[in-house]
Amino acid sequence: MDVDVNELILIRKQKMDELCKAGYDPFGKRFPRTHLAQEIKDNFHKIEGKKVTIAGRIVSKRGHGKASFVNIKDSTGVIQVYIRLDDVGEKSYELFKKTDIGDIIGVKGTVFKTKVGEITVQTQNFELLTKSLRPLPEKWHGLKDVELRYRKRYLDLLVNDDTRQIFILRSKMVKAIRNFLDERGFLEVETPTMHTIAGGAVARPFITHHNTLDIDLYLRIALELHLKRLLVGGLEKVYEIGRIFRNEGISTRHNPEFTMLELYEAYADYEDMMRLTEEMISRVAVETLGTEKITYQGEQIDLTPPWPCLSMTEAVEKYTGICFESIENVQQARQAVAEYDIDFEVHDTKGKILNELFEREVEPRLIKPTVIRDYPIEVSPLAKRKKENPELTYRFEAFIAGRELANAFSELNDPIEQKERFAEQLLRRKSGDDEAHMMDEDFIEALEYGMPPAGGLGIGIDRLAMILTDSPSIRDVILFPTMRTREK
RNA sequence: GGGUCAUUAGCUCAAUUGGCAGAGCAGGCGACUCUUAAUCGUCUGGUUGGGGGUUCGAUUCCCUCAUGGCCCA
Repeated sequence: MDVDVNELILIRKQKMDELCKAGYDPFGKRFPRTHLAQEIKDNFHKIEGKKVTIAGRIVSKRGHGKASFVNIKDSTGVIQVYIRLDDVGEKSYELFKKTDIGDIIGVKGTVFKTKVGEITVQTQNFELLTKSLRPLPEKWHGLKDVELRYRKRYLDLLVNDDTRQIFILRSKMVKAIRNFLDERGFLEVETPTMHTIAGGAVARPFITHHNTLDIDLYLRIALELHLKRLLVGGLEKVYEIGRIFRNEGISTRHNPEFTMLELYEAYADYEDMMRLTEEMISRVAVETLGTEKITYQGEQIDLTPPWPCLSMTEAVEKYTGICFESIENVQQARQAVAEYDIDFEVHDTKGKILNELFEREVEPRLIKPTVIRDYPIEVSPLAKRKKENPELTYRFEAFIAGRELANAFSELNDPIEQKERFAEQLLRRKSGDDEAHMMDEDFIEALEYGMPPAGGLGIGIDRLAMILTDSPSIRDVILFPTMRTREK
């Protein structure tokens, strides 16, 4: 490893060895604090002249011979520490001079304000709590290299405050969602991440193997089918916020593992889910950002409900002029979309073509929060068929900033029809559509016991985090995004 | 998977037409008891992502591989 011969690391290791020889522990112990950096700043008038105990990482040093200033950083921010030889004695001051930027120290001292007005802790005594053996990224420019920021997120968090803010906000956002659902009587549950059948969505799964059982298992691609089994079991309002795995490409919008919220409410339908979605998103925005009016990548977006709602055919007609309601079969559909460069496959149907055209021509233009309802049945194998039009389902998706954020439907609870739908999907699979749904007999059996009519909703947590933090890439809201391994 | 741009010191970045690889920060040593991107002096730090080619000479031109960003599928 080339880093081991790095001069800067060698010097720090030497310093560590000297500390050990002098009887200090370079990787210290418990250090109870009385204050955090921000508390001292916020309450200065109350604690001026009083003693405090703080700890944090040295982020900058300004030595003046027999006195020094350092800035130390804890979870709340940075505070200045002043240390003088006269105050701490020669031995302690020598130890202090051996500290480096990056070391973690604990300080006991008195709060005061310097001549120029900086709130500062004047040290009575201090302890080295952890020796840092590697140099930190530069204090002024921070860590900019995108690859390093993703691979060594700890450095990114340490040095770039906006990164820290993004993940704090993400955590608040998830908490706000939980509060919102808990208040409404939803029960949070956990279901398996390893499935014997990868269902509930169209996606390629990851496959793994259980040695003792000697069976292949799939990492889940959705939460749906287990949560619906819980509806059968009488848990009438359930949700899960959990990790999903899809064996697909990586892009600014896709990470192989990501987080989904799915919730199910017995005796509700997709229109209830619309209201719930709007309310939840706007409420979460208010709780995390303090406003429903946000900016995403330069676009002003107002999340205040209600959101405009169009059926998919209306939306397609609005943006392309093509009226799918007057189209009767696949041939006509193909003709109608001829001018758009859509790749047809043998198994494509009218509904699939409608959906393709929508995704291509309409979706990117849905910047303001918009609800699109009544999805074709072919692309909605788990949604209830519309009474008024058997080609469509009681399903909607919500779009913000040109991207799908939520997906919901009145759940199909007829076991006989569900089995037929799976069978159709299997046919599609055989004719080459590897995105078609698998047959899940166990799920059908559960439905046969009776699942109450219900509304279900799924929301991509990462996408929501992107929108609320104005992040252009999903990797900006995932602490450790999937990266190729690197030799060296 | 395709296109495209990038990769230079621990970090952030320079380097003319192909002509001795530089700066700031960080670091070492020295000075300095209210500084805050502290200051002053001095010094160190490089397989220019890896490999190959063209050339008297390559950070620079060509090929290839690796990793990453962005766009597309």
